[in-house]
Amino acid sequence: MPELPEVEVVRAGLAPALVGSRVADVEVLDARALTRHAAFGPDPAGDFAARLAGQGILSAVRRGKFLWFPLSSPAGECVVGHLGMSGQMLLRAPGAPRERHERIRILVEHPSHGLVAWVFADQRTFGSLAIDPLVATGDGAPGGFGDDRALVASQAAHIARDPLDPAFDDLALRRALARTSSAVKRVLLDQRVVSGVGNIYADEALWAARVHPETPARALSTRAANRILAEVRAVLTRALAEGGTSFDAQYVNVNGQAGYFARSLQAYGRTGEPCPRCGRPIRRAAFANRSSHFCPACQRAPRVA
DNA sequence: GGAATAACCTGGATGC
DNA sequence: TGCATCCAGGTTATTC
Repeated sequence: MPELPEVEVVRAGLAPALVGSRVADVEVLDARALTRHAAFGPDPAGDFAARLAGQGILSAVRRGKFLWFPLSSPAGECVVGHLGMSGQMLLRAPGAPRERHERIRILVEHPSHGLVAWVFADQRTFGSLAIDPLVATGDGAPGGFGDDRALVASQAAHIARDPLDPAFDDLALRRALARTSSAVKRVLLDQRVVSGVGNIYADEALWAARVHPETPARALSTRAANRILAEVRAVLTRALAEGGTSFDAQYVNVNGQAGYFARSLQAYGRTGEPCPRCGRPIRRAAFANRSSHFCPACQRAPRVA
């Protein structure tokens, strides 16, 4: 499932082909891939294509799991996208066969690479694209990774910066942890507090920090909170270096290739296998409509009050 | 207002 | 073999 490392791999892969290019054609094959654009009237597909036609693409930017591509229009708009659970952004040759779950195909012309097909494919249709206005960031820092301007897609403006962003506010995270009795994992998954972290890397960071996912956030010491943040950064950095985590065909880079970090996971998806640290079996537990994976020995459950 | 939960969705795995 | 059910989980709307 695409989290920060996977989305960054996609952004970095798209940038050379898209930045500096101009949109030559837009095909919307499934309007469900435009749910984020649905506010633009009764024909979101037609509106999306019309607004995008002829636009230049200025940069490829990411904050957390959101991607956006500022356009040359004087209106200050961008194409904003979220991959959801199974979205893919692929680069293909013009006229290449349709991908199995292809939803949108945007043909761009790049001054060096010529015509390139930018394909949005998505099995579960939780992902979406939209034309979106750019708005000023609240702190004056660059809106995301890939663009120095203090602008952010409006649909991504409500989420916090991600932990790899130089402008990430460590103190704000510690304060957020200190003011809620919610489980620490729930806070890590709250994109308004810290963006880019999903179920996989939350489990991995908490395992590395030896903190049980159900620990009430406000019960954490400052030292433990700092350790969790350090481990979040470490696991995201390692995963990024290995091209992200691929369990199946749901996550691939822009060329359709899988990442390697699944081999480096210590807890996530390893139910029943020995903990790499102590040898006790990794346990899986239901958590907020999904699962947590942890070592019951290394990560002690919080005491019930 | 904060916190928890349901809904959205497809396809692979599993059980009968 | 075929059908039903479960599961994966990011975001957002709804409910408490």
